[in-house]
Amino acid sequence: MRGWVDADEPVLASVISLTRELADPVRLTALQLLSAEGPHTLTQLADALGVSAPRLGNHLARLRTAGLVTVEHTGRHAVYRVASPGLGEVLSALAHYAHADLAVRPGRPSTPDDVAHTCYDHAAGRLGVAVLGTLVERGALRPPDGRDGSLALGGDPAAFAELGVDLTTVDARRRKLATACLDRTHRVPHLGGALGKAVLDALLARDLVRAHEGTRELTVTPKGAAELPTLLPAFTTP
Amino acid sequence: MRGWVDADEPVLASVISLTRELADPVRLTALQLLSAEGPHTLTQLADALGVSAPRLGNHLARLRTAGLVTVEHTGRHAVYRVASPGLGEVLSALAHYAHADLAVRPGRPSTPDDVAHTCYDHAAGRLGVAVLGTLVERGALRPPDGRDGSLALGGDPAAFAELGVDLTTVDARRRKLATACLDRTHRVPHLGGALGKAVLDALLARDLVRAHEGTRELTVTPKGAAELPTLLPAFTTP
DNA sequence: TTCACCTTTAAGGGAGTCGTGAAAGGTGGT
DNA sequence: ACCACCTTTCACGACTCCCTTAAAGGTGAA
Repeated sequence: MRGWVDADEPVLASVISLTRELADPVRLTALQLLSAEGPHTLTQLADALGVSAPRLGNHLARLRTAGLVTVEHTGRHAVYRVASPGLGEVLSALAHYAHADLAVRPGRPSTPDDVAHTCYDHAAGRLGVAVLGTLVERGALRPPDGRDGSLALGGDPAAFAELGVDLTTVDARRRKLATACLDRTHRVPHLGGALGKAVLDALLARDLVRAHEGTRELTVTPKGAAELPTLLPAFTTP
Repeated sequence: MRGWVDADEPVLASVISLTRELADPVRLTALQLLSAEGPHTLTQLADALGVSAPRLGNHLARLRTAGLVTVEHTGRHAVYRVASPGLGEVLSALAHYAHADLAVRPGRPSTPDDVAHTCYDHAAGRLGVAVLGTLVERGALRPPDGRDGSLALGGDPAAFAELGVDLTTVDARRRKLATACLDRTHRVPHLGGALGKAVLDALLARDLVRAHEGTRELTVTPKGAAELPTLLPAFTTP
């Protein structure tokens, strides 16, 4: 009987290969962006990540041979996509563990605006992540799968009504209805697009959170502290 | 605004640290065993993995400084444990992705006895993994958390009855009632102990699977192929 | 105390990885 | 045809990681 540590075990070798690909800041962040926000061109990714094109290109070549991303050449652009939608679950499991670990370990405590802040006109931070998580959990939105930056509506829109959002009044003509937006601090997608704005407006109108002039920070009101945990089960305030 | 690739981002740094610790066969398998089957002594682990003690010790030292395992010295033994139960979800997410990836990629097809075989007196392979997965999903068993090798019963025993197991007749005096047993091929725990035997006996009695002399292989009968997918939603036959 | 055992640490060499810089295909527009 | 641009590859130096070997703490039993 072979031992447990055997490079010929297919599943073990596959997991090791996967973790080695994920164990680099550039590759990991590239995959997080592709998985959450959909396809990107090489230069789009390089600009977003803030790294040089050759540096990213080397990493993308690795990811391509590892089978984690696919590339499609159109003209002089190379469009990269995650090869499998299932990668999102791995990435969120890693981010979730890391986040819980940071809260426990005496490392760095979460920054103040970690709780909630605005990202353009929608909510980011733990609040924004909890919004998307709850809507997906409740079946109101389909989870991001890396095929597209826009999120599709799910079968059960009840969760929107509970958040105070009337879907019929959301104007989706001038911008996408719902987009996944990778949260910079949590490394997990939050809700953007017209729906993201509508949800934040509803939370502000019900005085659950409050915005402040000149800053992107959002503070949770006492009313919000009482109601948000039941409204957004994923929004736990440790 | 800092770029996305920034080693000062706490969550990014934490994920990278985690993936680097997981990106080694010895460390990964050690964590899988500790997470699924509970605490182990260093030599227990070294024997199970088939590696030398110093080799494992160096890796455990890394895992300790990374905060992934804890050690408790009792006498001349060092008992290692996973530091956080949440690690199991990361490990199963990785194994799940790797398994699905192997099925798609033209790598190696799953070995025949990958479907189902016996591990001592209980079922292993995809069948055994699906049994534990379904029982945990249904609330009949609590998921393994690395604190102990034995599994605790959950609140809803209905799933046992559906599998044809009468809990009152399971003899848990001579051995542990339920244990998590890391599946060698799938790298995910399956159900062992007296309950594992009882479930396999029930499946055999109902002629859903069939055992064969002289081999550990289990074959799914036509009746099993019809009923098992509804009985065990996780047991998909690709 | 002495011995056997378990555990941990450390040094050294070999292998692998990463970033930079330069340069080479290709494509579309002028 | 020429140029600007996007993409990809490659080589080199610096760095990290990993296994082996050896040896050093500590503990419990005789």
